[in-house]
Amino acid sequence: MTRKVEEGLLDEVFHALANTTRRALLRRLAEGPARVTELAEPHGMSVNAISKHLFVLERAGLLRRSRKGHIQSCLLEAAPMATADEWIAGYRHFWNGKFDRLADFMERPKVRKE
Amino acid sequence: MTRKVEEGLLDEVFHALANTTRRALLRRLAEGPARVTELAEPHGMSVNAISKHLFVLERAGLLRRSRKGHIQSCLLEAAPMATADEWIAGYRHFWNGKFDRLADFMERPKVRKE
DNA sequence: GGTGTCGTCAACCATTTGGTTGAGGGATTG
DNA sequence: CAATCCCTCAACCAAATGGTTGACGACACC
Repeated sequence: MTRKVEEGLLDEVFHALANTTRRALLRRLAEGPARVTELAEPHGMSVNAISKHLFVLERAGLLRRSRKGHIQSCLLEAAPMATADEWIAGYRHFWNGKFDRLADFMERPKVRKE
Repeated sequence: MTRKVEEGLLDEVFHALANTTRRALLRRLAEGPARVTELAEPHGMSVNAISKHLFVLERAGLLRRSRKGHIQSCLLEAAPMATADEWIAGYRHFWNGKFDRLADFMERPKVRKE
């Protein structure tokens, strides 16, 4: 149903998160809204490069830009992360000690027993 | 500290997850180990393409291959997802209704109050 | 030993990514 | 009006992605 859409969103969100600079931008935005030049400063990059990163975040729905004159205020929109979070949640039992289903696999005939 | 390493891992893990085919592979592997050709079947792709995807997953530490003769058994290694999960957890309060820290931000002197 | 199956390696290709520089548009301010 | 600041658009570039095909190596089986 919404599978197609969700998959697309997951692609965008995970891709947006798959970059150190973009994660740093999000961390900064978590402390409050900021302008583009302001966001660019800490990174040794051109404002232009940051603007592109912001576009990626925006495409994933993680960023909202509100223009006030020529000043651009960017603010965090964390909602799409919930989708990513839910996806990962489906695998949480694999690493948090409760290996219920994994234990089930262990009983299966192995391809290799080594 | 381990920041650099973690960032690199997060890059790899999020990137690995940022693809519908790869997520489908993980979902399949969550049901138990599988061979490469077996994994390739559902997707209308060459075994070669799947092999590449598996390499990406492997690079992120999400997959372990155990070779038994020429038969390759791939199995899920979910641990690195925990790192991704922890990262996202830092933003969970933004969407789950408890805006504790966000409320804190609200009190800060804003750059622009608009 | 020959044949077939499984999987990777290597080359190739189109597209995307992540960065640069330079030009320019739109507000604000002098 | 002119100058300046903020940001985007456009072109360009190197490298990575996501796919293909073809050849090959290693086992398994007859």
